[in-house]
Amino acid sequence: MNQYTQYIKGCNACKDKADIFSCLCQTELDQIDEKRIEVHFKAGELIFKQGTPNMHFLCLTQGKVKTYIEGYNDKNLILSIVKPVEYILGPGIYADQMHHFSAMAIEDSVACLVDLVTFKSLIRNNPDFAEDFLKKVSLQSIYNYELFISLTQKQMPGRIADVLLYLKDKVYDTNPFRTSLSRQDLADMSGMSKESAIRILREFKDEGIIQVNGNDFEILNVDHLNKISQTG
Amino acid sequence: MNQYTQYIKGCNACKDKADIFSCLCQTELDQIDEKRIEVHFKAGELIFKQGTPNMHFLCLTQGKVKTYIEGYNDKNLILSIVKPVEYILGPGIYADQMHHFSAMAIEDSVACLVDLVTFKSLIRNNPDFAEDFLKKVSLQSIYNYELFISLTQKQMPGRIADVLLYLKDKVYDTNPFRTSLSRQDLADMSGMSKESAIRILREFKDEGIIQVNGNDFEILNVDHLNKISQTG
DNA sequence: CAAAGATAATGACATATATCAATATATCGG
DNA sequence: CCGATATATTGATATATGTCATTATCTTTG
Repeated sequence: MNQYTQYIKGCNACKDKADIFSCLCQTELDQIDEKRIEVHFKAGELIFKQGTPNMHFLCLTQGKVKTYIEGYNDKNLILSIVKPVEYILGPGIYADQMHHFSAMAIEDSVACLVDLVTFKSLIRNNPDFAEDFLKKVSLQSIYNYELFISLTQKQMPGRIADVLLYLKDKVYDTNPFRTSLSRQDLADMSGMSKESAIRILREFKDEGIIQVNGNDFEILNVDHLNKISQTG
Repeated sequence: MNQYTQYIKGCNACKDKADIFSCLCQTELDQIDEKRIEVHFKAGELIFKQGTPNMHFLCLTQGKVKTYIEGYNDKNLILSIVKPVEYILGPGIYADQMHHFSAMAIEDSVACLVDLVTFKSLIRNNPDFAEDFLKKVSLQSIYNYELFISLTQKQMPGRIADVLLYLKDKVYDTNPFRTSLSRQDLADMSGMSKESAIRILREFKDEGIIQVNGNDFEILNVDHLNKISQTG
Protein backbone atom coordinates (compact mmCIF):
# COMPACT_ATOMS: atom_id res chain seq x y z
CA MET A 1 0.00 0.00 0.00
CA ASN A 2 1.47 3.33 -1.03
CA GLN A 3 1.08 6.72 0.59
CA TYR A 4 -1.71 7.74 -1.77
CA THR A 5 -4.08 4.92 -0.95
CA GLN A 6 -3.14 5.41 2.69
CA TYR A 7 -4.28 9.00 2.43
CA ILE A 8 -7.50 8.15 0.64
CA LYS A 9 -8.65 5.46 2.98
CA GLY A 10 -7.50 7.09 6.22
CA CYS A 11 -8.31 5.28 9.43
CA ASN A 12 -10.27 2.61 7.62
CA ALA A 13 -7.08 1.42 6.00
CA CYS A 14 -5.61 0.89 9.45
CA LYS A 15 -8.73 -0.69 10.86
CA ASP A 16 -8.25 -3.58 8.47
CA LYS A 17 -4.66 -4.10 9.50
CA ALA A 18 -4.82 -3.57 13.22
CA ASP A 19 -6.78 -4.92 16.13
CA ILE A 20 -6.57 -1.71 18.09
CA PHE A 21 -9.45 -0.06 16.25
CA SER A 22 -11.62 -3.13 15.79
CA CYS A 23 -14.14 -2.15 18.45
CA LEU A 24 -14.67 1.35 17.11
CA CYS A 25 -17.73 1.97 14.98
CA GLN A 26 -17.59 3.92 11.72
CA THR A 27 -18.73 7.16 13.37
CA GLU A 28 -15.95 6.90 15.92
CA LEU A 29 -13.37 6.12 13.27
CA ASP A 30 -14.55 9.11 11.25
CA GLN A 31 -14.18 11.20 14.36
CA ILE A 32 -10.50 10.23 14.63
CA ASP A 33 -10.03 10.51 10.88
CA GLU A 34 -11.23 14.09 10.90
CA LYS A 35 -8.79 15.07 13.63
CA ARG A 36 -5.74 13.17 12.59
CA ILE A 37 -2.54 14.72 11.34
CA GLU A 38 -0.28 12.50 9.27
CA VAL A 39 3.44 13.06 9.75
CA HIS A 40 6.40 11.52 7.94
CA PHE A 41 9.62 10.88 9.84
CA LYS A 42 13.00 9.98 8.40
CA ALA A 43 15.08 7.27 10.02
CA GLY A 44 16.87 8.74 13.02
CA GLU A 45 14.37 11.52 13.58
CA LEU A 46 12.98 12.12 17.03
CA ILE A 47 9.20 11.72 17.21
CA PHE A 48 8.75 12.93 20.76
CA LYS A 49 11.08 13.49 23.64
CA GLN A 50 10.95 12.47 27.27
CA GLY A 51 10.11 15.41 29.46
CA THR A 52 8.02 17.31 26.90
CA PRO A 53 4.23 17.70 27.17
CA ASN A 54 2.20 14.82 25.85
CA MET A 55 -0.70 16.29 23.91
CA HIS A 56 -1.49 13.62 21.32
CA PHE A 57 -1.81 9.94 20.95
CA LEU A 58 0.21 8.57 18.13
CA CYS A 59 -0.51 5.75 15.75
CA LEU A 60 2.33 4.27 13.72
CA THR A 61 1.18 3.34 10.23
CA GLN A 62 4.48 2.71 8.46
CA GLY A 63 8.09 2.09 9.49
CA LYS A 64 9.55 1.22 12.85
CA VAL A 65 10.10 3.21 16.03
CA LYS A 66 12.16 2.65 19.14
CA THR A 67 10.87 3.88 22.49
CA TYR A 68 13.52 4.47 25.12
CA ILE A 69 14.10 5.99 28.52
CA GLU A 70 16.90 8.52 28.68
CA GLY A 71 18.82 7.79 31.85
CA TYR A 72 22.02 9.10 33.34
CA ASN A 73 25.33 9.76 31.56
CA ASP A 74 23.69 9.71 28.13
CA LYS A 75 22.74 6.08 28.55
CA ASN A 76 19.43 4.96 27.12
CA LEU A 77 17.28 1.97 27.84
CA ILE A 78 15.21 0.84 24.87
CA LEU A 79 11.78 -0.32 26.02
CA SER A 80 10.29 -1.55 22.78
CA ILE A 81 10.47 -1.57 19.01
CA VAL A 82 7.07 -0.58 17.63
CA LYS A 83 5.83 -1.66 14.22
CA PRO A 84 2.66 -0.74 12.30
CA VAL A 85 -0.20 -0.62 12.97
CA GLU A 86 0.19 0.09 16.65
CA TYR A 87 -0.25 3.11 18.81
CA ILE A 88 2.46 4.65 20.90
CA LEU A 89 1.24 6.30 24.02
CA GLY A 90 2.81 6.65 27.38
CA PRO A 91 1.50 6.63 30.90
CA GLY A 92 1.61 10.41 31.01
CA ILE A 93 -1.76 10.59 29.25
CA TYR A 94 -3.66 9.73 32.40
CA ALA A 95 -1.14 11.09 34.86
CA ASP A 96 0.85 14.28 34.34
CA GLN A 97 0.43 14.85 30.59
CA MET A 98 4.16 14.46 30.05
CA HIS A 99 6.23 12.04 28.00
CA HIS A 100 8.12 9.60 30.21
CA PHE A 101 10.11 8.07 27.39
CA SER A 102 11.33 9.21 24.00
CA ALA A 103 10.41 7.81 20.59
CA MET A 104 12.66 7.80 17.54
CA ALA A 105 12.12 6.46 14.04
CA ILE A 106 14.65 3.74 13.23
CA GLU A 107 13.28 3.46 9.70
CA ASP A 108 11.44 6.01 7.56
CA SER A 109 8.08 6.08 9.25
CA VAL A 110 4.59 7.52 9.05
CA ALA A 111 2.53 8.30 12.11
CA CYS A 112 -0.87 9.82 12.73
CA LEU A 113 -1.36 12.22 15.60
CA VAL A 114 -4.73 12.65 17.29
CA ASP A 115 -5.40 15.01 20.17
CA LEU A 116 -5.96 13.41 23.54
CA VAL A 117 -9.37 15.00 24.04
CA THR A 118 -10.69 12.87 21.19
CA PHE A 119 -8.93 9.78 22.48
CA LYS A 120 -10.13 10.18 26.05
CA SER A 121 -13.69 10.79 24.95
CA LEU A 122 -13.60 7.52 23.02
CA ILE A 123 -12.35 5.75 26.14
CA ARG A 124 -15.14 7.30 28.20
CA ASN A 125 -17.93 6.59 25.75
CA ASN A 126 -17.02 3.17 24.46
CA PRO A 127 -16.42 0.60 27.22
CA ASP A 128 -15.25 -1.99 24.70
CA PHE A 129 -12.56 0.37 23.49
CA ALA A 130 -11.63 1.13 27.09
CA GLU A 131 -11.28 -2.55 27.87
CA ASP A 132 -9.26 -3.10 24.73
CA PHE A 133 -7.01 -0.26 25.68
CA LEU A 134 -6.62 -1.64 29.20
CA LYS A 135 -5.69 -4.97 27.66
CA LYS A 136 -2.98 -3.30 25.55
CA VAL A 137 -1.63 -1.48 28.56
CA SER A 138 -1.68 -4.72 30.53
CA LEU A 139 0.19 -6.68 27.91
CA GLN A 140 2.79 -3.93 27.82
CA SER A 141 3.04 -4.15 31.57
CA ILE A 142 3.49 -7.93 31.50
CA TYR A 143 6.25 -7.51 28.97
CA ASN A 144 7.90 -4.95 31.23
CA TYR A 145 8.00 -7.51 34.04
CA GLU A 146 9.81 -9.94 31.76
CA LEU A 147 12.18 -7.15 30.88
CA PHE A 148 12.82 -6.50 34.56
CA ILE A 149 13.83 -10.12 35.10
CA SER A 150 15.94 -10.21 31.97
CA LEU A 151 17.79 -7.01 32.82
CA THR A 152 18.29 -7.56 36.54
CA GLN A 153 18.72 -11.30 36.92
CA LYS A 154 20.37 -12.54 33.76
CA GLN A 155 23.97 -12.28 32.69
CA MET A 156 24.94 -10.80 29.39
CA PRO A 157 24.49 -13.93 27.23
CA GLY A 158 20.95 -14.38 28.56
CA ARG A 159 20.10 -10.76 27.89
CA ILE A 160 21.45 -10.81 24.34
CA ALA A 161 19.54 -14.04 23.74
CA ASP A 162 16.36 -12.29 24.90
CA VAL A 163 16.99 -9.40 22.52
CA LEU A 164 17.57 -11.70 19.55
CA LEU A 165 14.44 -13.73 20.31
CA TYR A 166 12.44 -10.53 20.75
CA LEU A 167 13.58 -9.25 17.37
CA LYS A 168 12.81 -12.58 15.68
CA ASP A 169 9.42 -13.15 17.30
CA LYS A 170 7.99 -9.75 18.06
CA VAL A 171 9.55 -7.31 15.62
CA TYR A 172 10.48 -8.94 12.32
CA ASP A 173 8.52 -12.21 12.48
CA THR A 174 11.08 -13.92 10.25
CA ASN A 175 14.19 -15.85 11.00
CA PRO A 176 16.87 -14.49 8.87
CA PHE A 177 16.12 -10.85 9.53
CA ARG A 178 17.80 -7.58 8.70
CA THR A 179 17.61 -4.89 11.30
CA SER A 180 18.19 -1.17 11.21
CA LEU A 181 19.24 -1.23 14.86
CA SER A 182 22.86 -0.36 15.54
CA ARG A 183 25.05 -2.31 17.95
CA GLN A 184 24.59 0.56 20.37
CA ASP A 185 20.83 0.00 20.10
CA LEU A 186 21.23 -3.71 20.85
CA ALA A 187 23.32 -2.72 23.87
CA ASP A 188 20.63 -0.24 24.94
CA MET A 189 18.04 -3.02 24.71
CA SER A 190 20.05 -5.34 26.92
CA GLY A 191 21.48 -2.86 29.40
CA MET A 192 25.16 -3.25 28.67
CA SER A 193 27.99 -1.46 26.88
CA LYS A 194 28.14 -1.78 23.11
CA GLU A 195 31.53 -3.49 23.38
CA SER A 196 30.01 -6.18 25.58
CA ALA A 197 27.08 -6.66 23.21
CA ILE A 198 29.48 -7.09 20.31
CA ARG A 199 31.55 -9.61 22.25
CA ILE A 200 28.54 -11.77 23.14
CA LEU A 201 27.33 -11.70 19.54
CA ARG A 202 30.75 -12.89 18.43
CA GLU A 203 30.67 -15.69 20.99
CA PHE A 204 27.26 -16.80 19.74
CA LYS A 205 28.62 -16.70 16.20
CA ASP A 206 31.71 -18.72 17.12
CA GLU A 207 29.52 -21.33 18.81
CA GLY A 208 27.37 -21.62 15.71
CA ILE A 209 24.22 -20.38 17.44
CA ILE A 210 23.73 -17.44 15.11
CA GLN A 211 24.99 -16.12 11.83
CA VAL A 212 25.78 -12.41 11.72
CA ASN A 213 26.80 -10.28 8.81
CA GLY A 214 26.57 -6.59 9.48
CA ASN A 215 22.90 -6.03 10.18
CA ASP A 216 21.79 -9.40 8.82
CA PHE A 217 21.02 -11.89 11.57
CA GLU A 218 20.05 -15.53 11.39
CA ILE A 219 19.37 -17.65 14.43
CA LEU A 220 20.71 -21.09 13.54
CA ASN A 221 19.93 -22.84 16.83
CA VAL A 222 16.75 -21.47 18.37
CA ASP A 223 16.65 -24.18 21.06
CA HIS A 224 20.12 -23.34 22.24
CA LEU A 225 19.30 -19.64 22.32
CA ASN A 226 16.15 -20.39 24.33
CA LYS A 227 18.23 -22.38 26.76
CA ILE A 228 20.69 -19.52 27.16
CA SER A 229 17.74 -17.21 27.79
CA GLN A 230 16.40 -19.60 30.45
CA THR A 231 19.62 -20.29 32.30
CA GLY A 232 20.45 -16.62 32.48
CA MET B 1 -9.68 2.17 63.90
CA ASN B 2 -10.01 -1.38 65.16
CA GLN B 3 -11.24 -4.42 63.32
CA TYR B 4 -14.73 -4.12 64.73
CA THR B 5 -15.48 -0.66 63.39
CA GLN B 6 -13.79 -1.71 60.16
CA TYR B 7 -16.27 -4.58 59.90
CA ILE B 8 -19.26 -2.44 60.72
CA LYS B 9 -18.53 0.33 58.30
CA GLY B 10 -17.30 -1.84 55.44
CA CYS B 11 -16.32 -0.09 52.23
CA ASN B 12 -17.46 3.28 53.52
CA ALA B 13 -14.69 3.19 56.09
CA CYS B 14 -12.17 2.84 53.28
CA LYS B 15 -13.84 5.45 51.10
CA ASP B 16 -12.95 8.04 53.72
CA LYS B 17 -9.32 7.00 53.85
CA ALA B 18 -8.57 6.32 50.20
CA ASP B 19 -8.87 8.16 46.94
CA ILE B 20 -9.40 5.01 44.94
CA PHE B 21 -13.11 4.79 45.70
CA SER B 22 -13.85 8.51 45.67
CA CYS B 23 -15.66 8.46 42.34
CA LEU B 24 -17.95 5.58 43.22
CA CYS B 25 -21.47 6.40 44.30
CA GLN B 26 -23.10 4.78 47.33
CA THR B 27 -24.91 2.18 45.21
CA GLU B 28 -21.64 1.12 43.63
CA LEU B 29 -19.88 0.95 46.98
CA ASP B 30 -22.70 -1.17 48.36
CA GLN B 31 -22.31 -3.42 45.35
CA ILE B 32 -18.67 -4.04 46.28
CA ASP B 33 -19.48 -4.25 49.96
CA GLU B 34 -21.95 -7.03 49.37
CA LYS B 35 -19.43 -9.10 47.43
CA ARG B 36 -16.33 -8.53 49.47
CA ILE B 37 -14.57 -11.15 51.52
CA GLU B 38 -12.35 -9.91 54.29
CA VAL B 39 -9.21 -11.95 54.91
CA HIS B 40 -6.56 -11.62 57.64
CA PHE B 41 -2.96 -12.48 56.84
CA LYS B 42 -0.10 -12.92 59.26
CA ALA B 43 3.29 -11.40 58.51
CA GLY B 44 5.12 -13.67 56.11
CA GLU B 45 2.01 -15.24 54.63
CA LEU B 46 1.57 -15.45 50.89
CA ILE B 47 -1.47 -13.55 49.63
CA PHE B 48 -1.31 -14.71 46.03
CA LYS B 49 1.34 -16.35 43.94
CA GLN B 50 2.73 -15.59 40.52
CA GLY B 51 1.45 -18.10 37.98
CA THR B 52 -1.88 -18.80 39.68
CA PRO B 53 -5.24 -17.65 38.25
CA ASN B 54 -6.21 -14.09 39.08
CA MET B 55 -9.89 -14.13 39.96
CA HIS B 56 -10.26 -11.20 42.38
CA PHE B 57 -9.15 -7.71 42.88
CA LEU B 58 -7.67 -7.09 46.25
CA CYS B 59 -7.87 -4.08 48.49
CA LEU B 60 -5.42 -3.75 51.37
CA THR B 61 -7.09 -2.19 54.41
CA GLN B 62 -4.50 -2.85 57.11
CA GLY B 63 -0.83 -3.82 57.27
CA LYS B 64 1.81 -3.85 54.54
CA VAL B 65 2.41 -6.07 51.56
CA LYS B 66 5.34 -6.61 49.24
CA THR B 67 4.73 -7.44 45.59
CA TYR B 68 7.56 -9.23 43.84
CA ILE B 69 8.47 -11.06 40.68
CA GLU B 70 9.90 -14.51 41.19
CA GLY B 71 12.79 -14.83 38.78
CA TYR B 72 15.46 -17.43 38.24
CA ASN B 73 17.51 -19.25 40.88
CA ASP B 74 15.11 -18.32 43.67
CA LYS B 75 15.89 -14.66 43.21
CA ASN B 76 13.05 -12.20 43.66
CA LEU B 77 12.62 -8.64 42.52
CA ILE B 78 10.42 -6.57 44.81
CA LEU B 79 8.26 -4.21 42.76
CA SER B 80 6.51 -2.26 45.48
CA ILE B 81 5.56 -2.07 49.13
CA VAL B 82 1.81 -1.51 49.37
CA LYS B 83 0.16 0.19 52.32
CA PRO B 84 -3.51 0.79 53.15
CA VAL B 85 -5.84 1.78 51.66
CA GLU B 86 -4.69 0.75 48.21
CA TYR B 87 -5.66 -1.98 45.83
CA ILE B 88 -3.30 -4.60 44.54
CA LEU B 89 -4.12 -5.81 41.10
CA GLY B 90 -1.90 -7.01 38.36
CA PRO B 91 -1.99 -6.69 34.58
CA GLY B 92 -3.41 -10.19 34.29
CA ILE B 93 -6.91 -8.87 34.95
CA TYR B 94 -7.26 -7.53 31.43
CA ALA B 95 -4.90 -9.97 29.75
CA ASP B 96 -4.62 -13.65 30.64
CA GLN B 97 -6.33 -13.73 34.06
CA MET B 98 -3.11 -14.85 35.72
CA HIS B 99 -0.96 -13.35 38.44
CA HIS B 100 2.33 -12.02 37.05
CA PHE B 101 3.81 -11.26 40.42
CA SER B 102 3.39 -12.58 43.96
CA ALA B 103 2.17 -10.70 47.00
CA MET B 104 3.20 -11.40 50.58
CA ALA B 105 2.24 -9.72 53.84
CA ILE B 106 5.29 -8.22 55.55
CA GLU B 107 3.17 -7.20 58.53
CA ASP B 108 -0.08 -8.63 59.85
CA SER B 109 -2.54 -7.44 57.22
CA VAL B 110 -6.17 -7.34 56.29
CA ALA B 111 -7.37 -7.40 52.71
CA CYS B 112 -10.74 -7.44 50.99
CA LEU B 113 -11.27 -9.63 47.96
CA VAL B 114 -13.84 -8.75 45.31
CA ASP B 115 -14.54 -10.81 42.23
CA LEU B 116 -13.36 -9.36 38.94
CA VAL B 117 -16.81 -9.47 37.34
CA THR B 118 -17.95 -6.81 39.79
CA PHE B 119 -14.79 -4.79 39.29
CA LYS B 120 -14.92 -4.91 35.52
CA SER B 121 -18.56 -3.94 35.44
CA LEU B 122 -17.74 -0.86 37.53
CA ILE B 123 -15.02 0.04 35.03
CA ARG B 124 -17.45 -0.37 32.15
CA ASN B 125 -20.29 1.55 33.68
CA ASN B 126 -18.50 4.39 35.42
CA PRO B 127 -16.12 6.30 33.12
CA ASP B 128 -14.83 8.36 36.05
CA PHE B 129 -13.81 5.21 37.85
CA ALA B 130 -12.24 3.88 34.64
CA GLU B 131 -10.22 7.06 34.26
CA ASP B 132 -9.18 6.95 37.88
CA PHE B 133 -8.10 3.37 37.47
CA LEU B 134 -6.16 4.25 34.33
CA LYS B 135 -4.47 6.99 36.29
CA LYS B 136 -3.44 4.54 39.01
CA VAL B 137 -2.11 2.12 36.42
CA SER B 138 -0.26 4.97 34.74
CA LEU B 139 1.39 6.18 37.92
CA GLN B 140 2.50 2.62 38.61
CA SER B 141 3.91 2.47 35.12
CA ILE B 142 5.81 5.74 35.57
CA TYR B 143 7.29 4.41 38.78
CA ASN B 144 8.33 1.26 36.94
CA TYR B 145 10.30 3.37 34.47
CA GLU B 146 12.17 5.01 37.33
CA LEU B 147 12.82 1.55 38.71
CA PHE B 148 14.20 0.48 35.33
CA ILE B 149 16.71 3.31 35.37
CA SER B 150 17.64 2.74 38.99
CA LEU B 151 18.19 -0.99 38.52
CA THR B 152 19.95 -0.92 35.16
CA GLN B 153 21.96 2.28 35.15
CA LYS B 154 22.94 2.95 38.74
CA GLN B 155 25.64 1.33 40.79
CA MET B 156 24.91 -0.21 44.16
CA PRO B 157 25.14 2.96 46.28
CA GLY B 158 22.66 4.73 43.98
CA ARG B 159 20.25 1.82 44.14
CA ILE B 160 20.38 1.54 47.93
CA ALA B 161 19.86 5.30 48.14
CA ASP B 162 16.76 4.92 45.97
CA VAL B 163 15.41 2.19 48.23
CA LEU B 164 15.95 4.24 51.38
CA LEU B 165 14.31 7.30 49.86
CA TYR B 166 11.43 5.16 48.64
CA LEU B 167 10.87 3.79 52.13
CA LYS B 168 11.06 7.20 53.71
CA ASP B 169 8.84 9.03 51.20
CA LYS B 170 6.44 6.43 49.85
CA VAL B 171 6.08 3.75 52.47
CA TYR B 172 6.57 5.06 55.99
CA ASP B 173 6.25 8.82 55.47
CA THR B 174 8.48 9.49 58.47
CA ASN B 175 12.18 9.95 58.81
CA PRO B 176 13.32 7.77 61.56
CA PHE B 177 11.40 4.72 60.45
CA ARG B 178 11.27 1.10 61.54
CA THR B 179 10.79 -1.43 58.81
CA SER B 180 9.76 -5.06 58.85
CA LEU B 181 11.77 -5.67 55.69
CA SER B 182 14.76 -7.96 56.05
CA ARG B 183 18.18 -7.23 54.53
CA GLN B 184 17.31 -9.80 51.91
CA ASP B 185 14.19 -7.77 51.09
CA LEU B 186 16.27 -4.60 50.74
CA ALA B 187 18.57 -6.55 48.42
CA ASP B 188 15.56 -7.79 46.42
CA MET B 189 14.38 -4.19 46.06
CA SER B 190 17.72 -3.04 44.69
CA GLY B 191 18.69 -6.03 42.59
CA MET B 192 21.81 -7.12 44.41
CA SER B 193 22.99 -9.79 46.85
CA LYS B 194 22.12 -9.31 50.52
CA GLU B 195 25.83 -9.16 51.36
CA SER B 196 26.27 -6.22 49.00
CA ALA B 197 23.23 -4.45 50.42
CA ILE B 198 24.63 -4.85 53.93
CA ARG B 199 28.02 -3.53 52.85
CA ILE B 200 26.55 -0.39 51.25
CA LEU B 201 24.41 0.28 54.32
CA ARG B 202 27.52 0.06 56.47
CA GLU B 203 29.35 2.48 54.16
CA PHE B 204 26.47 4.96 54.43
CA LYS B 205 26.56 4.54 58.19
CA ASP B 206 30.33 5.06 58.36
CA GLU B 207 29.98 8.20 56.25
CA GLY B 208 27.32 9.54 58.59
CA ILE B 209 24.61 9.59 55.93
CA ILE B 210 22.30 7.26 57.82
CA GLN B 211 21.88 5.76 61.25
CA VAL B 212 21.02 2.07 61.35
CA ASN B 213 20.18 -0.07 64.31
CA GLY B 214 18.66 -3.38 63.36
CA ASN B 215 15.48 -2.46 61.54
CA ASP B 216 15.48 1.15 62.71
CA PHE B 217 16.67 3.55 60.04
CA GLU B 218 17.24 7.26 60.14
CA ILE B 219 18.41 9.28 57.18
CA LEU B 220 20.71 11.92 58.65
CA ASN B 221 21.72 13.60 55.40
CA VAL B 222 18.87 13.56 52.90
CA ASP B 223 20.68 15.89 50.49
CA HIS B 224 23.70 13.64 50.32
CA LEU B 225 21.50 10.59 49.78
CA ASN B 226 19.68 12.40 46.99
CA LYS B 227 23.02 13.24 45.41
CA ILE B 228 24.10 9.60 45.56
CA SER B 229 20.79 8.66 43.94
CA GLN B 230 21.39 11.21 41.17
CA THR B 231 25.01 10.42 40.39
CA GLY B 232 24.28 6.72 40.25
C1' DC C 1 17.23 -19.75 80.61
C1' DA C 2 19.52 -22.38 77.19
C1' DA C 3 19.68 -24.46 72.89
C1' DA C 4 18.47 -24.09 68.15
C1' DG C 5 17.52 -21.81 64.21
C1' DA C 6 17.27 -17.75 61.58
C1' DT C 7 19.15 -13.48 60.22
C1' DA C 8 23.00 -10.27 59.92
C1' DA C 9 27.79 -8.95 59.29
C1' DT C 10 32.43 -9.38 57.66
C1' DG C 11 36.51 -10.87 54.97
C1' DA C 12 38.85 -13.28 51.16
C1' DC C 13 38.38 -14.36 46.66
C1' DA C 14 36.45 -15.17 41.91
C1' DT C 15 34.35 -13.21 37.97
C1' DA C 16 31.26 -10.56 35.16
C1' DT C 17 31.27 -6.34 33.05
C1' DA C 18 32.79 -1.56 31.96
C1' DT C 19 36.29 1.39 30.37
C1' DC C 20 39.96 2.87 27.54
C1' DA C 21 42.75 2.75 23.55
C1' DA C 22 43.74 1.14 19.05
C1' DT C 23 42.35 -0.56 14.67
C1' DA C 24 39.18 -2.01 11.14
C1' DT C 25 35.17 -1.50 8.45
C1' DA C 26 31.26 0.69 6.63
C1' DT C 27 28.81 4.93 5.04
C1' DC C 28 28.27 9.26 2.95
C1' DG C 29 29.00 13.81 0.57
C1' DG C 30 31.43 16.07 -2.93
C1' DC D 1 35.98 7.40 -6.67
C1' DC D 2 38.01 9.31 -2.54
C1' DG D 3 38.60 11.41 1.75
C1' DA D 4 35.95 12.23 5.96
C1' DT D 5 33.13 10.62 9.47
C1' DA D 6 30.52 7.37 11.90
C1' DT D 7 30.13 2.71 13.30
C1' DA D 8 31.99 -1.76 14.48
C1' DT D 9 35.59 -4.76 16.36
C1' DT D 10 39.24 -6.30 19.25
C1' DG D 11 42.51 -6.54 23.18
C1' DA D 12 44.33 -5.03 27.65
C1' DT D 13 43.09 -3.53 31.95
C1' DA D 14 40.36 -1.74 35.92
C1' DT D 15 36.47 -2.28 38.81
C1' DA D 16 31.98 -3.40 40.51
C1' DT D 17 29.63 -7.08 42.26
C1' DG D 18 28.66 -11.93 43.47
C1' DT D 19 30.00 -16.10 45.90
C1' DC D 20 31.66 -18.71 49.60
C1' DA D 21 33.06 -19.45 54.26
C1' DT D 22 33.07 -17.83 58.95
C1' DT D 23 31.55 -15.51 62.84
C1' DA D 24 28.26 -12.62 65.26
C1' DT D 25 23.77 -11.36 66.60
C1' DC D 26 19.05 -11.73 67.10
C1' DT D 27 14.68 -14.58 67.75
C1' DT D 28 12.12 -18.36 68.94
C1' DT D 29 10.78 -22.09 71.67
C1' DG D 30 10.82 -25.93 74.80
